Amino acid sequence: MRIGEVARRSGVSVRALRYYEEQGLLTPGRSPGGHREYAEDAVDRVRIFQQFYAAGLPSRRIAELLPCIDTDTTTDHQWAMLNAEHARISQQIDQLTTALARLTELIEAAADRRA
Amino acid sequence: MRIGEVARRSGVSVRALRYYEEQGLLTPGRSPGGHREYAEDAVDRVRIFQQFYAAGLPSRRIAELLPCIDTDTTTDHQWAMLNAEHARISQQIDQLTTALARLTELIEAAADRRA
DNA sequence: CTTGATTCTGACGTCGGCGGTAGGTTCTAG
DNA sequence: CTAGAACCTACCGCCGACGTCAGAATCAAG
Repeated sequence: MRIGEVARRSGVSVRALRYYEEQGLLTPGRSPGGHREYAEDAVDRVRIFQQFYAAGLPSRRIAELLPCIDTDTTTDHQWAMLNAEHARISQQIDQLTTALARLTELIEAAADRRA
Repeated sequence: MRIGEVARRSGVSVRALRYYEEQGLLTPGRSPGGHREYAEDAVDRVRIFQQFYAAGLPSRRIAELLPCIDTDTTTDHQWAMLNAEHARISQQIDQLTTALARLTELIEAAADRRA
């Protein structure tokens, strides 16, 4: 599969795919002429990247996670990082929930005035 | 209250406070010599800003929200924005929850191997 | 009045995830 | 064989929330 199709099927830009490779997240093969050749599971991997990006993980962290996903190994460093990110995201959800509640208050107050 | 104390009590940097003013979020008075003079409620306001920043609202949005907080008025534009941000944050929480679940899977798998 | 801590105003630097452009090459359909 | 679509590398640009100087002015204490 070439880069354009991966982009369409995964919903990201061609530029983003090249960026992911630059960051060590994808390592597609190459055609004789130098064009990137992606395996089938590339699309799923990209979707996973998007999820992690949305959760605030930088490329470097995602790259560090890859061995845990691909091979079934986990170093001490990775173990610590997994737990740290878990805690960070949990906390982030709490903060968002608080902010959401505050927004809801504003919305309800405004709704009363509009009624 | 001067800027240093506001910074200490609210937990943000002096630079951040000046930045907030630049963005129209705070409008402290000035001493005869030009130093900023903050009212008591500035600390609370800054904490609110931090919450909204943590929720992904840019300064411009927060500035647009201020009239809803300070005075009890809401324009159509503000009403739409309030609801849009509410939806965005809800969606963001969903995404974080999904990512968190995926991380939890990785952690449990790793925990088994470590056991 | 002096000193040292605090504050002031610019203005440039940073980081991350791409967007966009330029100029050239490769692939594929007819 | 040729055209045009898709691809390549390399590089600069952008945004937002500050960090980080530099150099000058102000403030509170003794």
